[in-house]
Amino acid sequence: MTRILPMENIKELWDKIIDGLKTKFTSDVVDLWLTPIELFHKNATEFVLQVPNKFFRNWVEENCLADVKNSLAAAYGLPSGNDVGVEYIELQNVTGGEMTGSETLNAGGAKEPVERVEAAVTSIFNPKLSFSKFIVGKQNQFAYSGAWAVANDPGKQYNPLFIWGGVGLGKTHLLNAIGNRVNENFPKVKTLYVQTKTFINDFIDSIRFGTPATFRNKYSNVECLLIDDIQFLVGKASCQEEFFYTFNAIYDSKKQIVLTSDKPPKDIGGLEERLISRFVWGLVVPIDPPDLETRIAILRSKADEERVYVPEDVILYLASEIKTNIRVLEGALTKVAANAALLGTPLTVDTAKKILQDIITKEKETRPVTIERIQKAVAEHYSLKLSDLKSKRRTEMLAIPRHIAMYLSREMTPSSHAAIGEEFGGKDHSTVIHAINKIKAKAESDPFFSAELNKIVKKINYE
DNA sequence: TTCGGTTATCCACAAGTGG
DNA sequence: CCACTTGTGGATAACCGAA
Repeated sequence: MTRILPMENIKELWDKIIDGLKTKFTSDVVDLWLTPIELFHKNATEFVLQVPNKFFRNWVEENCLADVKNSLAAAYGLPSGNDVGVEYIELQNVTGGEMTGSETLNAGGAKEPVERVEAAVTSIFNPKLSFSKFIVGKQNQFAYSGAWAVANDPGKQYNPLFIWGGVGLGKTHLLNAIGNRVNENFPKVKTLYVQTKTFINDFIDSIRFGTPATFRNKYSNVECLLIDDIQFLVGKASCQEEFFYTFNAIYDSKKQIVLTSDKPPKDIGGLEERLISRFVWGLVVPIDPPDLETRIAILRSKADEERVYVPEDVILYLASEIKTNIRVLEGALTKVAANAALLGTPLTVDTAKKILQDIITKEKETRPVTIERIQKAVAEHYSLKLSDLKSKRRTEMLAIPRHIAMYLSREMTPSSHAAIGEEFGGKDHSTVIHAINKIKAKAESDPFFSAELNKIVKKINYE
């Protein structure tokens, strides 16, 4: 019986195989076709290659399958490459039909199907947010793979899994996909999905009603905790303390934790060092905004799902106009399609243009102003670096813009003084108050300064 | 460079707020 | 009631201009 290699080793093995192939192909080719692929172990003589789509599979089969098999045979002491079996998982079905990935992978050697006893599941997940509905591109490939691995082997490989990226890029989708998958694979595992805000409220309630036991029972006994938007813990010391406790309880009992945030761990200011260091124990994966091809794929999939026909040029137009937020992208498609159906007019780029205008302006209006955006605008206005605003230096050149940014953060966002101070390199809340008073007084007495402030506000709102 | 005034910052503490 | 928020006064050291 050959032992299945642990994850790290099989990864290393794949890296080695890739290295070996660098003598045969240029490094560009290797980067393009081979690095996105992951190798899994099925059993003693069979392996699974997880490829982004069928093109990768074809390429491997045509160009280097024999080499891969030989290397695997050598690594596992088999007589020849012919003794090695290789299967594929295609993460994305590029022909546009239904996805196959999630059905085929039971390959990581995960588990036998468990009979469905009454599942002690605490969260119900949105069935629409499954892995098969998640469009994989190279910007979210790592996040997808990480989530996939976790969902099939919770608590083992990547713990905690930390997914970060901007708004509307699919973090919540992945959390739900993990939840769905875990519920499906391991019905007995207690999974819990919570927003960080819910966690905070629960904690405060538990203090108010004097029921810490109930609180800890809810959280510490979870076997797969999926917690969304962890950045909301910033500036809430006792909540962090409690989360630290919860985290350790779950982690120590080898249960899975998955976190999401809008920033990578090290950039979340105002979070205790010990929390951050724990977040990076496992796997930290980014989700970047999708590129054009991926956006097109997303729109096609959405059109399929909604069973509407959308002409290629309209899809291309939408995909090239809306770049950063997948939710908005899908919303635009739905709206355009619904509008055309309602009016009985054909779906054209022109009608799409008209409707999109609406969405874009609305998006701008409703887009919340963040401290970060204010900082960026102020920094740009005074030709400073973002780090200058957060530094400890106090020269007038830095201090005044810093005060302005603090003042505007107070005016334009609902943040508390403490939270603002945190965003400026961990300043004290009274420092923020001081800054606000300073700027207020100056703005009242100096109309030129006041005009300058208005200019900056415009800049913030415009961008 | 040094020196004294200014002030950005942190800290301790108190009072207010909300669920 | 407790955590969070806001506000106040004081200490300190970084800054700044003048000598």
